[in-house]
Amino acid sequence: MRVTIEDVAKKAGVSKSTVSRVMNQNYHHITEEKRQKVFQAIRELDYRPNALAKGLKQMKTSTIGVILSNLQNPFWMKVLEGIEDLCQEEGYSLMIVNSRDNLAREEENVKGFLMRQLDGLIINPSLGQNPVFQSLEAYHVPYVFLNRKVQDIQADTIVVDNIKGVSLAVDHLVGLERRRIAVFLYPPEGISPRLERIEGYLKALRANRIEVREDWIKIVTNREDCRREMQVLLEAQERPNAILSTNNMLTLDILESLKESGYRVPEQIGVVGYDETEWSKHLDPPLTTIVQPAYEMGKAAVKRLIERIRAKEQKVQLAAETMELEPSLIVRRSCGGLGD
Amino acid sequence: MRVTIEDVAKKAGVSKSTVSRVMNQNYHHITEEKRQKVFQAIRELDYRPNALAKGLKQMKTSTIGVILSNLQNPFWMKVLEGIEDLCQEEGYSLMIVNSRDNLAREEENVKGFLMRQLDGLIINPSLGQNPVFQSLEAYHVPYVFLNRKVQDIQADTIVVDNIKGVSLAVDHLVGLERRRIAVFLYPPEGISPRLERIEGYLKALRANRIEVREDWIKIVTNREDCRREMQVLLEAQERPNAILSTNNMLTLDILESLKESGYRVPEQIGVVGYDETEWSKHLDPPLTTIVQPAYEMGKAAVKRLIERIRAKEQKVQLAAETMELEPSLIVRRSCGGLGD
DNA sequence: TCGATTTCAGAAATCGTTTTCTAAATCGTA
DNA sequence: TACGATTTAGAAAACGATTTCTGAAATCGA
Repeated sequence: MRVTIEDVAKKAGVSKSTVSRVMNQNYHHITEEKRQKVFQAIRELDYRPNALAKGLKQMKTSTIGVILSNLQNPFWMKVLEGIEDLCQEEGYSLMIVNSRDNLAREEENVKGFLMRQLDGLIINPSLGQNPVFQSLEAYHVPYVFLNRKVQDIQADTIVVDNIKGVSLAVDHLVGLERRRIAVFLYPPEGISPRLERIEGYLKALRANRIEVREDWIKIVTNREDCRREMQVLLEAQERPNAILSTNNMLTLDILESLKESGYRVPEQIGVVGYDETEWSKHLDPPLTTIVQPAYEMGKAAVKRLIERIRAKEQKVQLAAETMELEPSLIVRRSCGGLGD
Repeated sequence: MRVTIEDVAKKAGVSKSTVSRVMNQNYHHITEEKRQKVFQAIRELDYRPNALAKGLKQMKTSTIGVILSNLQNPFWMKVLEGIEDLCQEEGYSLMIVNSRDNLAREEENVKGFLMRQLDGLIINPSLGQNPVFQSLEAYHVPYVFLNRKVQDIQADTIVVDNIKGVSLAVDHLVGLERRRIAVFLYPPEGISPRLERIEGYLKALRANRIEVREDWIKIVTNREDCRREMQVLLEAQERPNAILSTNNMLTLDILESLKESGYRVPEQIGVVGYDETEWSKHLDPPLTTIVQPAYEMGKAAVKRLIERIRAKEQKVQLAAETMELEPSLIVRRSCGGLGD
């Protein structure tokens, strides 16, 4: 039934040690004859070493854990692809879990990974902090934060320049003579990209000498909310001529709300989205959007994590680093102005 | 640094056995006094048992492996959510991997899971067969196939009734006097849902006494292909007045191709999609679509897998079963006819 | 009070690997 | 021929938990 190294050893007429050495290409002092016998036995029995036993002995599982805060969002699927590709290349397996922006679940996930002796963790934190992250330090397990910064913890963090992202969008709108820009966002709640995007909005307005209107900063939590706020916005005497969305899911709600109110995009109001998705170009009208290098983020996280794993193996200290990637803008028709 | 059961035992002044018994709430014959001491030590040392050691000894990892063929597709994210929810409830952890419709990767994934001694596997097979699936039987590891049927292997399989799905769509179109229905699909390549959807199309046409036109069955592999085939279709003398898509990604390409050709949906041509997504309702026009119970599929797979794991533990035989879930139709505006 | 039973808890074996230790066999050289 | 050095490969000790075995102490019944 379950084949162990002992079965192979018996079949090949050698000791367990010899089989192990052959398995791990530790051919140091092993005669060709025995080696062949072992190979033969392995093949005949379809032997696969038990990863638990191996990991237990070697104190190394060759597995990286990934905690994502929202698997539903296609943005993360692209990040994941980057993570997968580099891990595969480097011989690491992946264990992926979904915290769904829930602190308790996130804590469970971290603890589960610690117990499993994973070699390293990539975490997209659900909030700006979580007490369980302290354990990571205590356990000396290498880890990298992704996309969101965590307060009070000195750790490697891969992020995208959100200030820059938003300012690309604002500058684009201003260039099209759309200076009356409202912004929609989810409640910041200490989540760094949200905070930075609103900060970027304020900065970019200032840079363009546009006066900030508090009532054009709309914090919404769900579709209903979005719809309501949109009505308030559109029924005022002074209306914006552009809306900046700060999240790809939110963008869909914004477009729907506008459609319901009978507003035409981009003729009456322009819209800029955040994140490029499969469907961005299929929306009506095709969406101008700020794109974050998702795939590269995934790769960068793995790259840094592996550096850290190596450093730990070789007992060298590594200073915590924040790596900032560059966003860009894809111009389509949702802000008008372009001939396209 | 790394805290083991021995450290806890020492600190509490008891034996490893006692600590283990307390950890596993095996209070059978343990005095309150020692129990408290152990608890105290565990708390002070922030002890977490090593899952590898535990798994090795117990021959059980409390982990289920999931092999998905395409993580990019949002359909699978919903399936995954169902899987996650039930696993969480039942105390299983998840290990998720992405085979990307690649046989070699799929084989690697299966082998990796076997080595890790996972308690059970949920597999969305990339093709109709893969030799590595034989190993599953040999290793006596419980597993369930999801969404796609596998030939030559008697195994539990969770699917959706594709014949029914397509016929819902065809009947809907016929009800709106759209009897000239073309269908687009990816190359079947022995993948059961694709085969069944085309079969369902033929059946539904027959049931409605519509003659099948071979040149209205379009097999495409990518966006370019789709565009090309669409042109051929629209430049013919006899044109369809409805298009049935058999995949959610394909639907986007179809809509784009139609838009490019200047065709208006639904006035000139109706479109039915497959799978409900975040964006279906935001497309232009909002999409009428066949919806598969994704979340329920995930739950059903876990439910059956756990039955099988239990059966193995209790050494009872279980006959392979195919469970078929029911699709339904969401009617929006992409086929016209509705007042909405 | 004595032997039998029950209650408690530690010692030791086990899971399947890797790795260190040890020893036999072979070889080269004096 | 003898002896140390080098190959070669098995025996045994980890890794960190669980679980079986074992034995001492406490309790019970007569």
